[in-house]
Amino acid sequence: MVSFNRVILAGNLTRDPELRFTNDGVPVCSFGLAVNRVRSRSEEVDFFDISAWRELGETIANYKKKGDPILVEGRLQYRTWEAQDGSKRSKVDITADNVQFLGGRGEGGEGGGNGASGGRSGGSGRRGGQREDVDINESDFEDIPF
Amino acid sequence: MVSFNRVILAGNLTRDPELRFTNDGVPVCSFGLAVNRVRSRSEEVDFFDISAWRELGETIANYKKKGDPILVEGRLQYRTWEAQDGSKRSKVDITADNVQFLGGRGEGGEGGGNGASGGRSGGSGRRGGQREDVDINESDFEDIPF
Amino acid sequence: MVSFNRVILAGNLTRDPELRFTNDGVPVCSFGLAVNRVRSRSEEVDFFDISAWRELGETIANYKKKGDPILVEGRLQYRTWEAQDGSKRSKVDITADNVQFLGGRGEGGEGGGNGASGGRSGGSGRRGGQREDVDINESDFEDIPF
Amino acid sequence: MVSFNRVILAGNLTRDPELRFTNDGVPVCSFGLAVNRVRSRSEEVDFFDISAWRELGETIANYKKKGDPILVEGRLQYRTWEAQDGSKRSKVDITADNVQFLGGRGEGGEGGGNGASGGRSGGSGRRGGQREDVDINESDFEDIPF
DNA sequence: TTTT
DNA sequence: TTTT
Repeated sequence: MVSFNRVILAGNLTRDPELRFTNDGVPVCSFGLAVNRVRSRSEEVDFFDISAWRELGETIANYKKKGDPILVEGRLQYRTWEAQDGSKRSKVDITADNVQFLGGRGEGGEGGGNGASGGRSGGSGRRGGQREDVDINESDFEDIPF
Repeated sequence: MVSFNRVILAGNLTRDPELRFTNDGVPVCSFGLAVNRVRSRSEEVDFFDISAWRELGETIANYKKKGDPILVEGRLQYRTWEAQDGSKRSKVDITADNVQFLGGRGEGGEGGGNGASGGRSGGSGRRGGQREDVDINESDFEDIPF
Repeated sequence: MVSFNRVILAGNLTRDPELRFTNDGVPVCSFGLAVNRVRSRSEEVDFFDISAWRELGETIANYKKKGDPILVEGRLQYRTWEAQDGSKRSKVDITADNVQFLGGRGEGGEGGGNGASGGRSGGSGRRGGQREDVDINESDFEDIPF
Repeated sequence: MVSFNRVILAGNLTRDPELRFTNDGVPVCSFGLAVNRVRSRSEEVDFFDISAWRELGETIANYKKKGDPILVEGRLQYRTWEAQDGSKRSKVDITADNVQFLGGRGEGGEGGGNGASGGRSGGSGRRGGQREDVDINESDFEDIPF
């Protein structure tokens, strides 16, 4: 039973990261990543959905915003759900294990480092993102489950 | 404009690889990969769609079959299409750059090595897979675009 | 300050894994890995030194032996020391974060899975390797520092 | 015979890249990479030697200099040679397959992209590096072979 | 739609 | 010092 699953992506956030919480209070940060294809003709950008949990997620939500460059190491996740019309749907997204802030636009990578740093769940001092301090409940997920 | 996209997966083929040809005669091999999650409770398998082009695709089609273990190195691909009902759909799959045959079930990895070897497009001597020797045309892709 | 360090190797153990303990009793497993070059003329094998700590190291020492195929995910480590003659020396080796047992030679990958499983430090039931149950002290490292 | 060898590193050049040529005129670019350890106490930087061939090597030599941040994808290479005193020596370094320029210090990643772009072997218009336009011969390698 |  |  062989098993290995590793992804490494670098690109730019397509939207401000969104921080939500499970019913148990565990933070989950979601964001989109645009990765430009190199040496490609046809379509030229790939878009992915990324989730980061706990401190790593909080750090991203606290320091990153739409457009920022980021390096993501994680694993591919296959998810299934039932659509509104009862049909089965599935998608592949990425769960981040580790993240590197790439200092774009003259920021020089400050605040960078990786998810181990930061992770304060208090809301002060942050520069971007979009945070919801109230817990979310299951019904929030009904239509757009991920 | 940072840009990096690398995936490495090991798992088992969920179906015999299927070899098709573009109108220009370029071989494309498609197969499914099941990757079991390690240290996981909830759902325990991730399923992915993989494409391999040219010699690499032919080698896989010639030597691999449903259930075989394989190591795939490639890149994530985001694809969009319009569903039957006119709605927009998208998916993420993998384009393989490189493959390692992992000798499972006592086969000892024979025929293994990597995609550079092999690639005969003649159909003799193969052990698995499911090959279509006629070219496919665009209409074949209408309903199941990838 | 960008920083990323990830290595993924698959090959065969060049010797039985050796399990030692730091003075604090932390297990460290060392082994050599031979990775055959694909598509290469000149020299055809690369040899690396790998270390695995704690449960991961114990699992390897308990289940793997010379010749066994293995997949190693880890990071490159640069180390320096002073040689017998006082000259400065350095080397690059790998610290494993994660390991997959690749079932070679008809073993079918049993006992496989990854380092999270296993890790019993008791010596019963093991099949290979070479274990030292006494703690090692600093002087053991004088000549062969890693 | 399983075989896989992949490394991904991000760090900063420790010296200006050096471009040399084999007797056959093939360009080889050598540079050092410093990768800071994250979450580490003891020693805090790893140092590696990287080689990049042909256009990729020329692009690096043409656009990068000491201190610049870079992402390197490649494979580990084990090399052996005989030291001055007749003793056997070996080292592990990296051969780059692909490189991403990480726009540090406000440069914003211009000139970036990857090795496919660029690669002019003419010496005009470059910004850094240190180029030798004369071929090197074997004797140059006698003492410091890599 | 799903592999060991 | 070296594995299949």
